Amino acid sequence: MVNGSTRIRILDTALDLFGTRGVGTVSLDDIADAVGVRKQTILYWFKSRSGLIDAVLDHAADELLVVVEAAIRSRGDEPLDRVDAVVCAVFRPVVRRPALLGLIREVTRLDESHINHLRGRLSAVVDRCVSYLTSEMEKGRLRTCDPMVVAGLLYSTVSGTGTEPIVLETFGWEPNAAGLRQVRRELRGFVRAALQPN
Amino acid sequence: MVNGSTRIRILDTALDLFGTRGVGTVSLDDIADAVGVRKQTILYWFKSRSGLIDAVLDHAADELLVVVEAAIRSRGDEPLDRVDAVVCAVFRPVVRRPALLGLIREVTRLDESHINHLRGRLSAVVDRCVSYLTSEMEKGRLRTCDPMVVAGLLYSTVSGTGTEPIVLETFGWEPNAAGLRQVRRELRGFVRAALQPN
DNA sequence: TCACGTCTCTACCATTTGGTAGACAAATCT
DNA sequence: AGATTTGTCTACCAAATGGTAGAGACGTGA
Repeated sequence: MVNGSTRIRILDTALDLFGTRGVGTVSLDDIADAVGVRKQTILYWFKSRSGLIDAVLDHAADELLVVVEAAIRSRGDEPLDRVDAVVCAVFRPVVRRPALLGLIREVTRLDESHINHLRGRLSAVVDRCVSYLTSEMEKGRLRTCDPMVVAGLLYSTVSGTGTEPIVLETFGWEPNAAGLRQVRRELRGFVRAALQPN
Repeated sequence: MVNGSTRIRILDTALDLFGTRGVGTVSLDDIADAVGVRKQTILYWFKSRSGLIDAVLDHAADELLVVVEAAIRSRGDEPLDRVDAVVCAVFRPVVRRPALLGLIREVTRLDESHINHLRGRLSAVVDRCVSYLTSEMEKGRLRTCDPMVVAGLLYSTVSGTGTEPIVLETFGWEPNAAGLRQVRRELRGFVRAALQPN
């Protein structure tokens, strides 16, 4: 009845593969092989490939929302600290689960229906972030700028850092634990400097 | 003999399709249809799909290098202005040829050989950017930080802005000419604030 | 025990994929 | 003119793809 085990293993595996190799280039057979099951088992648990994609997007959104929500609620009144906490929160999956942001980034390649599906799941958090930035800018505690666009820029910066290690390697970055910490440190400094009130 | 016309039409079309829809999800037939030619004609001009990909990466690198080189040479001694010029230069393809940065971003999804191919083409410009940042930081005319990582961050930010319009729409951005100008203005302000010496 | 729902499997199928072989026309060279 | 090279085509092919049909193993409740 509620044997979530197989279903969840499929979701997890699909998330990893979709996120690292791109949704379009991963076949049901690839996923099935990685899970250790037959393709038809996947089609038993999910109506179709498209249905699987939506379910994986949900799965990813869940994982991301938990992390971000926790960071948003984090202690401290100083907005730069708070933004910093969210940046760190979003950066954490970069280390633990690189596929997560990679998958979110894939949304550009998907068709309208999947895009809207994901958008619906993320819009609440996005709205909270934007309105928080707005209010802090009005109080003069963050550099005044267009909060919507800057929220998008923040996302792009963090996401790009996490999802394009290869590009960063081209820039001379060493892809190890120390390098990751270095990247995170610079990322935080970069964001902090960009939002500091003038 | 040197009938570049068909070859170049294939390259251009493939660049657009690869960049917007992702390399893995575009078939030779898709490209052939868009060019108005048969798949076998593509395989006449390019040894294989893989060969086509490399050629398209070269094509993209060429296009990007021209733009960036021009901006790097741009007038003015003030480093913030110079970085600003490069940011604007890289942002221009976002409007004129959205597929260009989209393709560069695809590199994460490709296999080692293609990655190295592209890296080889871009490393010269990257080196120049990094060493320029380094020298200006040493002179105290830019905020002191790790130049390699920050160069990567700059790239991620600009690239993300250009290649993830859908994400920015989620953040409430309007995808029209005025919206684009607004994004570019905020982007420049963001980068400027992040690099200002303290 | 028997019926039923759950879960994974084997066996197919139509379509699409990257790629080969070679025909054919036009241009170019000798 | 005859031979050769260049460029595009039609005709295939083997492999992989998403998906359907249905068999069989397993447990659970009546």
